Amino acid sequence: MIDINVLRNDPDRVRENLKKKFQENKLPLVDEVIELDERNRALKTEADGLRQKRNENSDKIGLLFREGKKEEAEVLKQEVKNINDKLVDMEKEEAELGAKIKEIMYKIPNFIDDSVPIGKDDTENVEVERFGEPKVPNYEIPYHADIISKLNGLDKDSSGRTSGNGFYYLMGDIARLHSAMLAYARDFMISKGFTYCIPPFMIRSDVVSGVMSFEEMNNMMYKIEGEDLYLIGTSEHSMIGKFKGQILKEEELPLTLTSYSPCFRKEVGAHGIEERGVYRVHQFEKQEMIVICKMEDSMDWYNKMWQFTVDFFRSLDVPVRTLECCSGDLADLKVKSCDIEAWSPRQQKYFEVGSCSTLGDAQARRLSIRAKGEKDNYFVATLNNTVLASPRGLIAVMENNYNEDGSINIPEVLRPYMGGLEIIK
RNA sequence: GGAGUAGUACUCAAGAGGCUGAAGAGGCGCCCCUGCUAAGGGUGUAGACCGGGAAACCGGUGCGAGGGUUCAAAUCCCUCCUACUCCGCCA
Repeated sequence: MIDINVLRNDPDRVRENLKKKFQENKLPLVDEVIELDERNRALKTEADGLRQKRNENSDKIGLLFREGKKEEAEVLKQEVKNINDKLVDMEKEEAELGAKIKEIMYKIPNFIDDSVPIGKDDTENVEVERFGEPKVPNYEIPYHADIISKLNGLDKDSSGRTSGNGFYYLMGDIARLHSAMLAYARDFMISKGFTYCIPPFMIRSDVVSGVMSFEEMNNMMYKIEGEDLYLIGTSEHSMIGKFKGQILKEEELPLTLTSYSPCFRKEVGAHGIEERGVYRVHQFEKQEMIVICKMEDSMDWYNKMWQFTVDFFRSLDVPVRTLECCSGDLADLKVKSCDIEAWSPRQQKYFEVGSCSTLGDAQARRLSIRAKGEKDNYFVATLNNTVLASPRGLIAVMENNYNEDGSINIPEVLRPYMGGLEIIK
């Protein structure tokens, strides 16, 4: 959500941004919301005048009663009643206008950073940089589910019976490796100065609608029957929701948090659930990082954050690259975003394992997250990034550490979390 | 899950239909004092959001959230949320 003052003073900037994002269909919304806003303000001025009159008269009535001038008071009472009758319709219209304006403001995308490459959709995302040499061994690497199954690490028959498609039982050393990676990811971020946090895994609907769009909510979130609760799709939801409606102390900024949670996603929509394997599933686990800082510091933090994830995967010997999200593929709330992709020696291409975004102050505006400034309170910047999402990260580690005989070398940094085990076979 | 109590500004807290946008205190600013222990005294100031205004300032909303009663609600009524105490149940 952008500042409505920009629409009032510089609507061309909004139009230009819409064009950059290939959302010409939303151009009429600009004039529409400007007009609604003008009407709303005029109406507010008029209604405020009436409310002032009502307040004044009510005060007078009180005084008159104390003086025992009942008849005069009755006259005024009638007058206030008339004002209230008028206000009923006006207040109804005020509420309607306010709701309409809000609805449109939610649809108008955040301003993208000047550095964001212009492009229509994900086919025009831009590779920024590669880290590590993408190696292809001279032997074939099997599909990840086959690797895990051979090592007795996966039981999808059972999960199919208990929970249906899109779930899994991870077993034995593979399950342990998965947990080891998450524990290592946690400690990795703690060593970078982030505060570890285990958040609620369910959140209320008002928090959900604060952190995502209505469509996202329908396509992603599982609702608990008979309760106003949703399973989180990522801990970002509870971590940003944590600060909803809060005024933070300036000296506390930046807030740097790393959170663990299981993540639940319906995955309704374009891709759906993969039949085999554990790449796209209804349930996974994730170590996340979020930063809340001043707007002027947000780009620095953005650049630090994706670098953390790159360093994390490099410490596991996984080659990665950063892929910058082009203007048309960038979600409406985001200022700038890149995916961290891991190398798949099997597919001989990179695949997404994480995503780093700065939302500027858009999310903070939506959720009313402010900091107490010298003069005025101001909206803060919010950023989020994946440290590790697994089993997806597990796939990357397995493929890149796969031996011809079907065994997997455990990266050195994970061995302390595996009881010293060096190889899974 | 049952029963009771409570929720007021950054924090603590008074208020129990009109004179309360809210006393008082902490805090914060300034000044003074200082051989009694991270102390004392004086004085000033603020407070969230929206609209108008160059500004001073003016107006509206706002006392956990949402409704209702009333000319008028922090104050009365209803629903919900949260915290605490007791009971029950249970990792």
